Amino acid sequence: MFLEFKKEVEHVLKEALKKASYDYEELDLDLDLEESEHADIASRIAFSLARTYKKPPEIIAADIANHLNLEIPAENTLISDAAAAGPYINFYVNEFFLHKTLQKIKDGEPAEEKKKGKIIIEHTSANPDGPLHIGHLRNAIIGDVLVRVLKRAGFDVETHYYVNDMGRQIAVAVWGAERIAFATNKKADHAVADVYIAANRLVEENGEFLKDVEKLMRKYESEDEAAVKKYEAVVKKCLSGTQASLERLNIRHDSFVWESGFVRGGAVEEVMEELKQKGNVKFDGSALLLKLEGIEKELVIQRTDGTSLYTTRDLAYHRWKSDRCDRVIDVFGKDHELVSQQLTKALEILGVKVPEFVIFEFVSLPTGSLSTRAGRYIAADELMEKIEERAYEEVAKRREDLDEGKKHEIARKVGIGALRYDMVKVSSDKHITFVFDDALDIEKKGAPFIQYSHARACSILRAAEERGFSIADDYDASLRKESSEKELIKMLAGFENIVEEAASELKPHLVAKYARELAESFNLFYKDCPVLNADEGIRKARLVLVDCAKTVLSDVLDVLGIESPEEM
RNA sequence: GGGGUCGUAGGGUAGUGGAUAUCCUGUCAGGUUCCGGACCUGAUAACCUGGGUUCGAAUCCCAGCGACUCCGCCA
Repeated sequence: MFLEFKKEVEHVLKEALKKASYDYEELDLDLDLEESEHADIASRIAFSLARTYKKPPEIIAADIANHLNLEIPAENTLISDAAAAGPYINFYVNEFFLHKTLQKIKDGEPAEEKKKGKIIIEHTSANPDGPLHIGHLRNAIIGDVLVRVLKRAGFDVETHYYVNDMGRQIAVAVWGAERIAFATNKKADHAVADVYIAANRLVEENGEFLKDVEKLMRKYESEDEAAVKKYEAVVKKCLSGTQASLERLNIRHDSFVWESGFVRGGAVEEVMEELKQKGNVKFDGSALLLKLEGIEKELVIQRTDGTSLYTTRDLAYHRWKSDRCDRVIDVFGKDHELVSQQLTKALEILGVKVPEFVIFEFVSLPTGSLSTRAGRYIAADELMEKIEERAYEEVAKRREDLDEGKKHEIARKVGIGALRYDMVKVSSDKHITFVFDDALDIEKKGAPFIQYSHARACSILRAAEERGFSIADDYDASLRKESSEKELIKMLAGFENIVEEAASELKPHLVAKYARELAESFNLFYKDCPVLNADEGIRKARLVLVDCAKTVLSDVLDVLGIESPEEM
C-alpha cells in the first residue's frame, strides 16, 4: 500500500509545483521523496530549487505547500494532510490508507501475475570433500534469503549448487577412498572428510602417491568408466550429507550442476577456441594466457599440458546458465572477488551476458581465520546441534506444560531461526567474527523475538475463537485512535516496499531489519491496546489488525526462511 | 610492493548528501488488578585522523593510520 501512497504524493506534489511555477522538469530535478520519522513521506525538493530560484528553501517549501490541492473526497485519496516544516514538505496518510492496507492483507496476494523474468542464482557450492562449516553457512543463508526475496518480488527463480568435482582435492578424496574405509557410524560428509584428511597426509608424505592421484584425475577427465564410478560414489556420498545439513536449515537447491559435465560435453573446448579468436591471447610455452582489460594479471585459460582450469570451466558453466535465464546471480565469498572480475571480463569477450555478484565478507573465529587444515573451523552440523539444544533448554524452562515432542519441535524452529537470523542480519560486506556463545544466546533480539510476537498474535486469535468472537470485515475503523495501532498498520503497509528494495539492491539484511522493527511495533501495540477485553467495536477493529499482523509477521519470517511457531 | 573491502557509544551494528544518528548487548533505575514478561519504559555512551567539495558530510574526493583479504599452469 505504501507504493500507492507514494505515487499519489508524487502526483499531488507535481501539480503544486506547476501551479507555483517551479520548473522542476526543466531543471531535471528529483522530487526527492523519503520516508521520515517526521512524516509518512517527506520531500526535500525545496533544497534543490533554492539554488536556481535564489530563495531560502523554507520559503519555497511554504510556497509549494500553499499550492497543494488536497480537496479530494476521502474515498479517492490516501493523503490526510501535507504541510511545510522548515525546508521540508511533509505528507501524512489518512484513515482510508490504513483501512485499505488491512483489507489488502486480508484479501491475500492479488492474483495478478507479476512475472519479472527468470533468474538463476548459484550459492553455497562448497567442495564435496567434507561437511559445511560456518563460512559456507553464511553463503548458504544469504543465498537462500535472496532466493526467497526475489521470488516474493515476482521473479521466477532457479537455484543452483555448482559441484566442483574436477579439482585435486576431490581426486585426493577419491584416491583415499580406494584404500581407507569410510566410517559407518558417521554422517556421510563427515566420513568423507576423514578419508580426505587421512589421504592428504599420505600424499604429503609420499611423492609417489601424488602421481597416482594425478593419474586418477586424467582418467576422470577422459571419462574412464571405472574412475567415473569411483568419483561418483564419493561425491554423491558427500553431497548427500551436505543436502541433509541444508535441509535442516530449510534450504533446497533446484539442481546440482557438475563441473565435469562442461568438460565432457565439449563446452570448455568451445570456450577456449572462441577466446583464442576473439580475445587478446598469447602463449607462454604451451600454456595459454588471456589479457583482460583493466586487470594487471593475465588469466591462464589452458595449462601447459593442454588441460582446462577451474576458471575456464566456470566460463562454460556461466555461458550455459546465461542461455537459460534473464539474469544470473552468484553468491561468492570475498576471496573470489578477483575471480568474479575476471569472469566478467572474459564473458564480455565471449558476448555472454554478465552475472551479478553478491560478495560476502569472511567469517572468522576469535582465534583467527577459518582453516580446515589447522582444525580451526566449526562444522555446521555441530552448530545446529548445539543451538537446538540451547533452544530446548529455554523452551523447557518456560513451557513445562508441553509434551516432549512439542518442545523439541519448537526448539528446532527457534534454534534454526536464531541461527539463520544471525547470519543475515548483518550487511554482507561486513566481516564477522563468530563467537559460539553469542550465537547460542537466544535471548537477544533476533529471530525468537520476532517469532514471539507472532506467537502472541496467534494466542490472541486462539482466545478470540474460544470466546466466540469472529474476525469480521464490518468493523468501524474510526474507533482506532491509539497511535501505536496506526504505527503498526503503517509498518504492515511497508512490507512489499521492503521486499522490492531488498530485491533490487540484492540486500537480504534489509528484510531482517524490517522484521525486527515490525515485531517491535507489534509489541508496542500489544502493550498499549487490549483486544479481547476492549469494547465490542474496538475489539472488532483490533482483532482484524491482529490477524493482519500475524499474516505479515509470518510472511516476513518466511522470506527469511524462518518458521513461525503458533506457540512457543 | 599493487588492488579491494571495512573503520559509528565498552563490544556488536543500521544509516550512500538533508530534520534530534538506528537497534542489540553491557551498566544503572523502573514497569504486570489486563489477551503469554522470550515483553515494555527511562538513564548512560559513538561517526578512526587530517585536508577538500557543498547552503549542508557518518555518507562524496584526497592523504594518512588500523583490521581483513586477493594478487597460483589451486579450486
